[in-house]
Amino acid sequence: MHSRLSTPSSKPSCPYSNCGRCRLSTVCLPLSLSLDDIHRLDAIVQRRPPLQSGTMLYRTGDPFNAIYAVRAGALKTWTTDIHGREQITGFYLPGDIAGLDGPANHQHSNSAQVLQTSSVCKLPYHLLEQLGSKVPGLQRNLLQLLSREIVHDQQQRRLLSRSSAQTRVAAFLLDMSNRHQRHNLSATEFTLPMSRGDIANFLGLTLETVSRTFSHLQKTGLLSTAGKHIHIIDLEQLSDCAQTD
Amino acid sequence: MHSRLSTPSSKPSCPYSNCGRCRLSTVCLPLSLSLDDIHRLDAIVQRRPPLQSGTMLYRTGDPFNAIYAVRAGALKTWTTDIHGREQITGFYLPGDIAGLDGPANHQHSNSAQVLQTSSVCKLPYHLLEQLGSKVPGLQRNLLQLLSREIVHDQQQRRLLSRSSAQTRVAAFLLDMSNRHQRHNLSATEFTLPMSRGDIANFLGLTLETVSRTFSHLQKTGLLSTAGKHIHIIDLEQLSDCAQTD
DNA sequence: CGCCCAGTTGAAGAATTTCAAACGATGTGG
DNA sequence: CCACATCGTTTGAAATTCTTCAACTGGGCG
Repeated sequence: MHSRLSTPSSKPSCPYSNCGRCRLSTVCLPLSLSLDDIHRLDAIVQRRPPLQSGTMLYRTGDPFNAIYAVRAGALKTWTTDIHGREQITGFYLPGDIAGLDGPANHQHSNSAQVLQTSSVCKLPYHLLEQLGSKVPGLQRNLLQLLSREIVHDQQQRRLLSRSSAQTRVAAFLLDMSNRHQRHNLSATEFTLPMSRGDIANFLGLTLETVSRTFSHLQKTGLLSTAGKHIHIIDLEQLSDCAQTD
Repeated sequence: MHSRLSTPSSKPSCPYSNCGRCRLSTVCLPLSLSLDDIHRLDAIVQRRPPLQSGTMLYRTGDPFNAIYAVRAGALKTWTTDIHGREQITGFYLPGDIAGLDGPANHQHSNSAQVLQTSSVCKLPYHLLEQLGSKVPGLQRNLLQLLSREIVHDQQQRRLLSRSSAQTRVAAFLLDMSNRHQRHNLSATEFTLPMSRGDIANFLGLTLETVSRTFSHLQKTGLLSTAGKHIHIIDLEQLSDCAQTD
């Protein structure tokens, strides 16, 4: 819609800041690299004009070329089964890196779509691999990144496996809260980038159940919602909810 | 209990065959490495006498030192929540590699236990990382390995998220079948290394529901079971089950 | 103004869990 | 050798939770 964010074809190397100056560098790939190494990483990062909601970053089956770091905005990723049903596998907020399913088979098993106007850094994977051989710290960060995704997926699996609708929704909201807090944003007040349907799909529930659960959490005074805007009133009790059952 | 884990100070390099001769080399880390590189990998692999059922490989919170490749037998891994409830995160058969949750935080988030008498190769992670810098193919395989774990976890999540008990059990059995077939073993007749309770926990169901589902699959003639021994009578129909709903 | 979409709410239905009992194989002690 | 306890598993019936189907609401936009 608005193209006010698109930059003219000026200096190509550094139109949207760089890794060294990015305030996400403490949670993203540059983590604990030397300034010198960050510059080398910087050189292979492709920064782009902001993408608008709905833009596809990649689709299931696409050849795998790059992973994507979110600078601002939000993405969702999903897989599609043989009947065409979609299963959302993750939401990616600033500092997160999407596309780590790619190296498995040299192609994406997920599709990735922009949920809100977003800035995304594209990291060509073969260059990352090459650089990783020369910069041990980067190699380590890459492996750590993948491993964290594994651990996160396992936590998610626990959630889907043995907990009630209320527990799932509470845990989901807490996860969102934590990820906002990570960027020095309010832990108790934020706007969800995804629809109720997306949340339901992600949590393995129906849209209606999610809606009812939101309502119930409001009635009991833990929460206050206005559409996608969330205000967590009692963070501690919500935290209890997320662990009960 | 048993301190059989300590290796005798005999020839340390090659007591139980080696990667080059291991028939799992086509699915394990050596995949598509040169003979020379396989030897270098070989040099850091610690092979051990078979471990008996119940042996713990590592526990949640243990410092992360190594990943473990299964040569023979089976492992299970699980996480424990703050209430002490366990959630099984995976079963590892020959050719699988456990412990990839470790790099995330330099400690294991899972515990790993031997389900049947098993042979396991211990791969010290810091040596793997070092070798990875020198052997690009190994680095690539490592990253691919982690990525595959991510994709597999995502498939698992789909299963837990939006499918009936019957679908979950059918998909579980098919997964087991495929993994047996991978090693040129029978796809239709095998012995499960884990209990019904373990299956239930893994699939996010109760023990009773799993048992009932097994019974139902038998009544409808897709399956024949005797305790842990499974005979898949109609693989195709079972495959349909795993995708229906 | 009225349509459309995302979200909410209600009531009936279906599936799984829970509680309970019983089974069969295995192992132990009298 | 048999009685008995134990463990993993199976089966039954009631209770609970979530889904399904359906109607309704309210804001945004042509």
